[in-house]
Amino acid sequence: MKHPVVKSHPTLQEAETIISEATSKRAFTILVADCRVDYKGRSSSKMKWGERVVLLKPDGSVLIHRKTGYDAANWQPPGCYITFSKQDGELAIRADRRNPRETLTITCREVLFVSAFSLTDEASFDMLLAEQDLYQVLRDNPDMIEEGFRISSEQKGLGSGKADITGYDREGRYTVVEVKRVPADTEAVKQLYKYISEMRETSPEVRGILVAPGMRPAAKKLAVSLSIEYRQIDLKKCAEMLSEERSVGMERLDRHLF
Amino acid sequence: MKHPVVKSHPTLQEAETIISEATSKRAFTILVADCRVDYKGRSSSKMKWGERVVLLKPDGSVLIHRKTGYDAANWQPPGCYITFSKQDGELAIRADRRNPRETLTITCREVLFVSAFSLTDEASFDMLLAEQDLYQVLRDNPDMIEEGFRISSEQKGLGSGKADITGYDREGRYTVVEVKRVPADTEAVKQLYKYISEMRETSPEVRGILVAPGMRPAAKKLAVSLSIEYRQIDLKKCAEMLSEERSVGMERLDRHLF
DNA sequence: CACTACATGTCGCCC
DNA sequence: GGGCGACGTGTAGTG
Repeated sequence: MKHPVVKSHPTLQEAETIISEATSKRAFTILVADCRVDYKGRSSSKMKWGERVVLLKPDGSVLIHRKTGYDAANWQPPGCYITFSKQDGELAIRADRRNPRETLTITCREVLFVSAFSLTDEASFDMLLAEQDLYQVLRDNPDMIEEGFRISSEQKGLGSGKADITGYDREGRYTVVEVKRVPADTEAVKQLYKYISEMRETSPEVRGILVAPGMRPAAKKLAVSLSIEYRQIDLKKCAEMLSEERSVGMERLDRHLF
Repeated sequence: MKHPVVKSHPTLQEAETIISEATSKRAFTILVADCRVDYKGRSSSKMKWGERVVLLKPDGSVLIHRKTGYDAANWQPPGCYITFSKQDGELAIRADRRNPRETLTITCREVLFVSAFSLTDEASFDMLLAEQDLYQVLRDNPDMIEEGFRISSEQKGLGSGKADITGYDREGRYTVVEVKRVPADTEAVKQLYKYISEMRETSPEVRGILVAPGMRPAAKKLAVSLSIEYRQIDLKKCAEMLSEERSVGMERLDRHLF
């Protein structure tokens, strides 16, 4: 945390100085303020006076959090343009975005607390078990799709959208595989059906297999009626295989490098 | 802002005391800390050491924000159970959720700043131009759907899902109306098509009208091929009509009350 | 609990 | 920039 500034109960003038300097220096600013908020854009919203926590990030994103709730009450995504104005004993912070053109205005009548600083954080964010990771597991273990399965492509673009995996079963029949990391719902079934029905125009014997950790009852029924097959996968096992593969890969890399 | 506590560079012991007290008193806590984060649940993620901003809300939601980005790097939604532990010079904050069972662990090796307080904020959040609002405008001005249109139902449950609006056109033909507050995409067309195709089994002459501020090119094409009609609405005009209606309503209410 | 649809969804990818 | 799908999507309403 470099160049920290921390001030409780600043005057509006002090607050403006701190925030505008912090913003121009691309610092991270936390504000606790009695404010009202107006948003106009794709939708529009208003909040009367109340105490909220405002985050102004170096990338130009703005978040206004109330005392409860997972999501910000109002916000502006990264890249927006921030300006300040002061009048009638009120400090207004305005965040503008174009495309879509939207405006967020935070009007403060009292700043309870303000802090600004640079965060040191270069760590990577390592996510496991994204849909991408499942592809990798299946690529290295195509038998998990079906005994004797051969993968021929991944993310193959079709008429519209793309099939997760395509390949051939033991008997050489062309097969489209749709992978889900959450229990499959009817949407997943329909999505896969769209691909195989487009494909059946050229080759009628196409199979469709849904690979997922589970299946919602409604999806199961629909799948049966559309002749779409289902293969359950064990996410925990996938995670183990992945971390094994990756650590082996790392070891290899280590041996190579050192 | 009641009972504010603000402390820069607390020891881990001090930080734990402040945070655990704040949590038990259902205060809002802001933490800036050098921490690592582990998440395990539907997916799993890891972040190595770095400085982040952590929000612990009175309702049990947790947000970990990095220096950039609109969304939190890791989080836990409201209602989770928060516990603390300290060992080896590290303070661990753990947020557990059931259904799905998920765990978020924030391990701090240095707390750069901690603040806890109660926020006073009872203001309502007034949003205009939600889809609900458009229903109201159309209900009061059915001609905006089509000259001579009569609405018979809103949110009518069909086989699966529900139609936004159903009614009869000037010629008395049954019509399903799908309302969108954003430019309609292919999903919207398909959604409406699902309703009218279910309906056509009983009455074949059903019309489908998509009411939206615009239409994506792909959606337009699909709509034409499925004989789904489109009526553009002017959001700005809707907003004006709404605020007029509502302020008139308020005036009536005022006259009634005072 | 499952299904459905909304959201200022946001984000990333590819064309 | 549009189209499309993933997201730890979250959230609310309904049966």
